[in-house]
Amino acid sequence: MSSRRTDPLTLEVVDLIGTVVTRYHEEYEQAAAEHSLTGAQARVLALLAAQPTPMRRIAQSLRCEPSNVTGIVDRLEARGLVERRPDPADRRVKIAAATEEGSATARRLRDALDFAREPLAGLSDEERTSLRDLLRRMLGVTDGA
Amino acid sequence: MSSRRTDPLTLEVVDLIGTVVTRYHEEYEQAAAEHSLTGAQARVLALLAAQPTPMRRIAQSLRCEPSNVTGIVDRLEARGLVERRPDPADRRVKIAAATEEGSATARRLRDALDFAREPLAGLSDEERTSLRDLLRRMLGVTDGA
DNA sequence: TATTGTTATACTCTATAACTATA
DNA sequence: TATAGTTATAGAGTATAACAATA
Repeated sequence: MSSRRTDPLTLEVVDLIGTVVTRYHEEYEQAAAEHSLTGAQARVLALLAAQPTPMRRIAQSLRCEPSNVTGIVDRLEARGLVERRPDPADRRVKIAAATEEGSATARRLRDALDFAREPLAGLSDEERTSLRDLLRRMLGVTDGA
Repeated sequence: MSSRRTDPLTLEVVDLIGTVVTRYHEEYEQAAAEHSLTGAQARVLALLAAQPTPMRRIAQSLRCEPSNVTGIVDRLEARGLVERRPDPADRRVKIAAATEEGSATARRLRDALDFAREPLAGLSDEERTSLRDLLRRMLGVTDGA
């Protein structure tokens, strides 16, 4: 209920953040599409390239129902980018992992995204530090380490 | 190819922006769901509450094919949140507009979002000004006016 | 009994192509 | 002929519920 919510400065910052969000998403989807991947497929592939993951945990990471992951991994597996492995410790569990080709695709995807995020290069080190600190505070990040 | 792309500071800022994007989207979808709206429906409703809009221009705003807008507006219309009006100047055109109930829903939705974006309130005026200027530069906004 | 992954089902969003009514 | 909106179709993501295998 703070009156601050409607002051022009806050509104402009909110608007700018909205622009960042929109642009980020468009560039992500576009980069994925260039590899014939949907956004969801690209997210799962990136996750698996970082670390083989049980189906259940993929769903948690995506914040969706486990039943959806079956189809997404099916489609990645059909293209040879991902494979399902048994978990020796629990035979109910299937661990999805990126193949070598999948890892390579994930790497190219990440490079494309880094390039897409390049606008940061227009800021000096000091400005990037300021931006980092402001975003941290905005997000309530305590700097952990 | 700038070496800057991979320096730790830039990587952290990119990561923080990713967190902002994720959180923003989750909160938007959640706020929409609380009004039994999908994200796409909420975006269209917000657009129409601001201004009645021809179907074609809705598609441009959403960056999707015009054929998709038909269904989204159909569903909003079925719930009495939106109506189609003829354009007196061109009988091919249909102008979608929020009903009174639709406008009220859009207002509640926006209030919920403003609340969700409240983390900005933790920053002082000066900090918000810094954030605004940094985001503007990052986005290449020239401040127009 | 509880959990993991899957299947079956239904809904929404998405793009493409073909259609209609206007212009 | 070109344009606005729609319809038809198909693919993908999503949630829910029910199921088999395993714990």
